[in-house]
Amino acid sequence: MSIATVSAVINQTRFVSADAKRRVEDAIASTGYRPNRLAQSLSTRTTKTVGILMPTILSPVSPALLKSATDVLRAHGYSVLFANSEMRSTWETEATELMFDSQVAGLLVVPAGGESPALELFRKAGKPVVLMLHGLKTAHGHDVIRSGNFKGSMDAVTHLIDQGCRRVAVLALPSDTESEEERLAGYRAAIGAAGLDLDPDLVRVGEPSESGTSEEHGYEQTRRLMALPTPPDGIFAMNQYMAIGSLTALKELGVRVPDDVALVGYDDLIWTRHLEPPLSVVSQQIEAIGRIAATHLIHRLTHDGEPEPTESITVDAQFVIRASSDRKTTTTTRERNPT
Amino acid sequence: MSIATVSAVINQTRFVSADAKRRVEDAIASTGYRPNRLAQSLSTRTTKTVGILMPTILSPVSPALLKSATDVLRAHGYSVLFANSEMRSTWETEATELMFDSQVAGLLVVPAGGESPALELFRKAGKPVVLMLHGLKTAHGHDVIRSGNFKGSMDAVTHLIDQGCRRVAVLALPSDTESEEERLAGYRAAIGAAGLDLDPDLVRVGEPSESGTSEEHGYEQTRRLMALPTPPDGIFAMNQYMAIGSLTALKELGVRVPDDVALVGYDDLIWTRHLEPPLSVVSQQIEAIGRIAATHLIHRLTHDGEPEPTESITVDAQFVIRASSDRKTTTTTRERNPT
DNA sequence: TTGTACGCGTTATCAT
DNA sequence: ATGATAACGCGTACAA
Repeated sequence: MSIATVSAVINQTRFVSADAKRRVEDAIASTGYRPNRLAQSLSTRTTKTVGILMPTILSPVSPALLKSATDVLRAHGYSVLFANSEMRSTWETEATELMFDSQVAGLLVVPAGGESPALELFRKAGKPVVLMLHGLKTAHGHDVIRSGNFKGSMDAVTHLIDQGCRRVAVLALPSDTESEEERLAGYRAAIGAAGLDLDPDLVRVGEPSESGTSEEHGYEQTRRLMALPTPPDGIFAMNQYMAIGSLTALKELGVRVPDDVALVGYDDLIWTRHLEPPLSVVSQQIEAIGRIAATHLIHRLTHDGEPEPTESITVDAQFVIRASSDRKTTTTTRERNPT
Repeated sequence: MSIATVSAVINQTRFVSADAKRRVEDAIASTGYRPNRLAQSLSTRTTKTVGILMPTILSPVSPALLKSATDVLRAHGYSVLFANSEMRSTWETEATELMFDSQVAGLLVVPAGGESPALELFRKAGKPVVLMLHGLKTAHGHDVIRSGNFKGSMDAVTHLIDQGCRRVAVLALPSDTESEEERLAGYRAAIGAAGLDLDPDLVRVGEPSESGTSEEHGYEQTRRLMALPTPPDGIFAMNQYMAIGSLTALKELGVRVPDDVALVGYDDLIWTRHLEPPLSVVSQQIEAIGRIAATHLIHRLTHDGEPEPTESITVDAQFVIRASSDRKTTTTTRERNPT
């Protein structure tokens, strides 16, 4: 039983006599032999490993994204090299390079916002990269599975207007990602479509200088909004922490929600139903995005030679109405478990 | 400039003339050459990669654990191969084997509960494995960074008793991990230490047969508890979802919290402060556990030859008092941001 | 100071 | 049907 025979019986790459096969299998069993994946990869010049890179795992959507993507990848026999860049471009670059040098077959990335020069390595090497949640302003040429930010945001604000709101404020965070801009654009579009005035005072984008958490930002800005000569009658918070801060402020001020001010947040986290009142939200379909991204990457991986054009898929967000913005029905009868 | 020279200038493994050095660097720059980590590892017989294995990333503590561990690892130049087993022992075994075959230097694992035979591979190979959150009932011989379940649980129940509770119920989930048992033991110890009766009716461990979410289980069991001839005046929920379900049930029943029934949950998630009333919790120090586990693994990795005995470190949980169990002070003045 | 050549554990191409 | 043997891309001992 030579090396070649052993390789043959393991990979069933050619016919092996029943006798030899048995002897090899016995040897494997008694030795506890296990093939070295590194050597396999070096020899075959391919790995069954893909990299997943995120700007932060401590965001409410990251775990779901990671889970759905890894589940698909595992089902197809891929391992995943994981890294979180903590929003630092330096670390993002290092991680990208490290993954490239580790010969990952492809990459799944949630762009942090700025540039991502290291992705060029993959482009030049012809290795597929799939962007998740939003694309990059600069570097194109990669597939991207987006979240429907514009439409989701527009739906939310339109809903507020339908509820009778005439002065809808928006709480945003400074960010250089496409997502924030798209959400703001959706807000403006809804205001415009309804023929309402776009009051700059009602657009509260956090200054990068004012440090503090999203929650504090939502809290602080809401207090300022309510101190306006003509305060808003609707608030759209572009992430859930700002929504919480906003809600806290509104309660402290004795403002009734949704009657005086209707409130809508972003991302349907488990606990949004348990706030008082339960929060209406734009619900991003995170699991779908992760699943589609991974599936897409695998498709690119398995159909290598064929140079299909890069695709941009948008997964629509769903608007979930709860008590915080619903002025028509009573507070008690509402859906308990949206899906 | 031979292969050896190139290797020398890259790894600074021996002296290279300024001239040769420049020529090599120029070549690298113009070629865009990047060392193949697989080949490096194959040659050196060592990798700077460790595996992280979890039963599920969609638990409230997993992201923090993953983040703190990866941060430490990255800081020390390690890559991480990630896998989540979804609680399935088959997948857990496969993932463990895959990581072993990928020549990871060591492993960070949150045991799923049952056996973990694949860890034997690491033992035999002399590769370090550090268990997180809890150990395995069977296979010993690995370091484990535990969470102080017994003490955390005992503190919580003792607190409830201090608040005047005489019939403290406990909501638990069936699980074959050490953690659940330790928490139950802590509950019993507190009851015993206070000289109170241990009423079996007050211990509600979910049957594996009754499927449904933790939240539903907490809801359902709380309704049954309150229907008892002499209902409890305190409830300790061993995870946060059960606590939410319990709270929902209590509110529906018109039970005052904490006056009629004091409630304590587990794990200090971001939103526990925003429930009404804010929830008292046993706060596991997840970040510390992840950080310590990673640091410990790296220590084992770098001090290879020295066969130190396996260690078992326990990180105490902190008890955070909020309105849901605090009968002494008013509801308004309480800490807003524990750390 | 630098180049040659062998080995790491596989796969794959030849022969046999 | 199976056994040598050359890659794969690197580190490194040894020679020059």
